[in-house]
Amino acid sequence: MLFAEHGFDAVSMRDITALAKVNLASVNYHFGSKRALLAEVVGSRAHLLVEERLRLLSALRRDKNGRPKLEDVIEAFLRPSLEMSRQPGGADHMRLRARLGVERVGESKAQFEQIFDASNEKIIDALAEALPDHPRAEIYWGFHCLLGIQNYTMANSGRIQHLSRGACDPTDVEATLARIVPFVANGFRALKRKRAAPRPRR
Amino acid sequence: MLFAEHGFDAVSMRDITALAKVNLASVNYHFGSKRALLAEVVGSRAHLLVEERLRLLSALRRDKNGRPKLEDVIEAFLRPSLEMSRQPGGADHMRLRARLGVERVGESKAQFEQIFDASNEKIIDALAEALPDHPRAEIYWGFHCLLGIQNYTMANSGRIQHLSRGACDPTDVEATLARIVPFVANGFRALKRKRAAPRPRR
DNA sequence: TTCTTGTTCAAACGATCGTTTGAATTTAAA
DNA sequence: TTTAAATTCAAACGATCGTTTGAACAAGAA
Repeated sequence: MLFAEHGFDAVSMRDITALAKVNLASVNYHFGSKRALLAEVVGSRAHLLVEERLRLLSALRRDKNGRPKLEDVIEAFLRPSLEMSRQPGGADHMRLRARLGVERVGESKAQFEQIFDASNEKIIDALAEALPDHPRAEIYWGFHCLLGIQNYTMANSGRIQHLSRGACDPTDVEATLARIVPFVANGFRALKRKRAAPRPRR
Repeated sequence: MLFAEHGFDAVSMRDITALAKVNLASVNYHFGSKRALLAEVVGSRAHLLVEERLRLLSALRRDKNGRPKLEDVIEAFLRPSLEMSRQPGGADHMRLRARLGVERVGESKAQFEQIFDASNEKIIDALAEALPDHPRAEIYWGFHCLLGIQNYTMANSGRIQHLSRGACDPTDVEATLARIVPFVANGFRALKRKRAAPRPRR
């Protein structure tokens, strides 16, 4: 998909219509504008992804104290994102989301990001349950790191493939999950109870 | 800086010249093209950043086995990136890099990424020294995670500020380093010796 | 001082852009 | 079957784009 490859602004309606063999005016008739086309393209898949996340979340196993396992929470968050690459057009959707992910939240993006707000909060809640000794603020930091890893993985820029000469391939869903999940889980554990942590402020 | 805010293609030369109060034709005269202007803007700072990284790397303390401390290596990588926000225009540069970071490696980007190739390899070498029991392939995975976190942090999209209602601020350099460095270090340790790790392939 | 080189500038070029227009065609409803 | 609504289409609109042009000005060299 062209938006994913080149970014919204670099791709013209004529590029799109030529590739899709549809008429320029028809696209405008049906979607109203280029911007609305993007919202449709992105929004429909995002809703599906959120549903799958919430499904995995509600199916989490709990220990006798009612706590989910940290690794399971992280996987519930990541797996729907990564597995999207297995659907038709899914890899492109992921890359488009990665582009949007590094943009500043603004009017054009607010609608899109809101799709994830509620489910993100639920993931953070589950993380907090799995890490009862961690203050909420630390959970947010860990989540920031998790978002960064997810976003970069979805972008699939080719960077780490290049650096590792192919030894490391983020498009391999299972291999990627097998690395990121423990990485992030252990990362979260490093954040625990840092009440005495120095916080110099400039 | 407009490129950072809106992306290369969404920003016109007229936007730039209006903001900078320079003449449109003069910019073309001096830089040759819009694309070359971008390369100049990005490249000069990137070289400075690489130099600082290499300086920190060569100054790493070593234990009696000659090994650097993992946390120190990670900080040597991250600090120059994050501290750039303290320089004039630095925050914009970071955000522009984050945009470029999620783009596919291609002609327009190859020149830029090569600036980091050699220093990235040196960081990975230092990581491998700090983690002598880890196979190189696992180090690359960890580095992928580190790149993702760096890129997202530089993007400063406002996402985690929004989710955490301000409790988590990636523009606070010291607070961010104090979280990311231990997070990543512990994440790397979770990857150790996974020779028996299942690697199902689709 | 004159000549050469470098720089700035307003205007223009040729191209592309998202969107609109109105006719023609297709589909749905009565 | 006729009418109404929906859809498609080629052409065009008004705007913007990166780049170029050539004159004017400034700076450097002889």
